[in-house]
Amino acid sequence: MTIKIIIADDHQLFIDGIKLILSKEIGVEIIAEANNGLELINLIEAEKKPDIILTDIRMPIVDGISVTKMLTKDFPEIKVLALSMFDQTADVIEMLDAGAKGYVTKNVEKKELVSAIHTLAKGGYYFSKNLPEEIENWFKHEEILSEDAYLTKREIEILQLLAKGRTSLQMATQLKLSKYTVDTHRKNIHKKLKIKSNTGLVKYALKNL
Amino acid sequence: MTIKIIIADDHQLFIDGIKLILSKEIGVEIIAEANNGLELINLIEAEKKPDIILTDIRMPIVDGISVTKMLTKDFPEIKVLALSMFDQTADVIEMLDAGAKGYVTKNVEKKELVSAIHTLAKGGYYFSKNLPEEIENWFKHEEILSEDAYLTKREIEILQLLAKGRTSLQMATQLKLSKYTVDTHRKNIHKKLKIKSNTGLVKYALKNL
DNA sequence: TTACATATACCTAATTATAGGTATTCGCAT
DNA sequence: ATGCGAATACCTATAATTAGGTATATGTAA
Repeated sequence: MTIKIIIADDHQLFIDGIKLILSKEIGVEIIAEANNGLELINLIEAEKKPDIILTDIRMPIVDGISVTKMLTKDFPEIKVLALSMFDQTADVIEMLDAGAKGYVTKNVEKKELVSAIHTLAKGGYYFSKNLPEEIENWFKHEEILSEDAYLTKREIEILQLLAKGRTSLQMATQLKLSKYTVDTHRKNIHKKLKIKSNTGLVKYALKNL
Repeated sequence: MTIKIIIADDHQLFIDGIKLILSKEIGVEIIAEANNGLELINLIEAEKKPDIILTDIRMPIVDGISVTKMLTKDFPEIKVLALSMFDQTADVIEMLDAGAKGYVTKNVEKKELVSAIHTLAKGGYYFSKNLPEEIENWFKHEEILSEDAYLTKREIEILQLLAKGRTSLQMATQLKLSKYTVDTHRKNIHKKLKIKSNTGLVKYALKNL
């Protein structure tokens, strides 16, 4: 079956380039295009349901991140493949958090783009080579989280206070708990995240909470 | 003297709004406008030197952050006032790091906008009320740095290892120093940065090294 | 050359974190 | 109702950090 695609980018030139690249490819079909996030939302709501959305991260009116958040909430069956410039690591991570299933840089070659599209269509993730370290870490972290390591409310609370520099005793006082209890939570966090030191926990908290 | 301003935003509607707001204000003059970062750069290089640039953070082609970095390097006398949506804390911090002298949210009222412009023109900083905590921290930190606190090579080395989770003893072994020496360096870092806890040092290191 | 910053090293004491246990209560779901 | 996760609490022991000192050698700038 043909994979239906919608492209969204505020540079028409780029859309045209992608269309040219994919026009000769069998098995994929571009069913619509949008020049900003709002147009993209309108397209989807107008029953133009694609299998995959290829979208720029930074777009006028509504950006790619906001659109992705909305789509993964309302239409989780549609996969989002983010397009990014080189130096937008922070944005890419936001896109991943928003629910994007992969990203490719804008200077992507035909072979890689087609490969990414097919991977996503099959339910997989795809990321451009030469991942910045931060994105690798994001991915590893997601794996850990999805496996077995998610923290309870109390544990998250403790971790947040920890990252603010509170000692066990201070946390205990603030939360009206025994220091022993706080320490138990800390030990459980250590086990779940496989992080042994306070230092590591602070870094984890800053990245993930 | 009249304060010369250039506005940059990819939403013409917003530019028009600001122009309307400032048109009746004496002492300020909008000398040009741009719809993206590239246009803004071209304007400046075409000798259209403003006192203040009012710019959106997210713009097509070249974003506000990149423009600000360039400007603070080549034209440090031009002050950048960033415009942000509500939920772009990360972007705002990037703008501040890039050299912006203040920011206001896009729903700013006339009185506040004019106040911000005058403050920047006089060489000050201006930040919208209801600052997210992170931005307050950024600001406090900049004050500390600009005052007196800079670290020696050895101290930076120690701080970096600390942020990697090394204990004093491990650092001592690695650097072929006595644990006592490492602890002395740590104490000096504490004093210089006015940070007492390991937790705080890790956060400092992640932000600044 | 005198003064100052840097880097080094040592001592002691108090506080905090790490790590190994065990155990009880509560609420929710099978 | 039984079992299980979550939250609570306690005990012990070791490791690490924090904080207060003092002190020496070295190179550099006033």
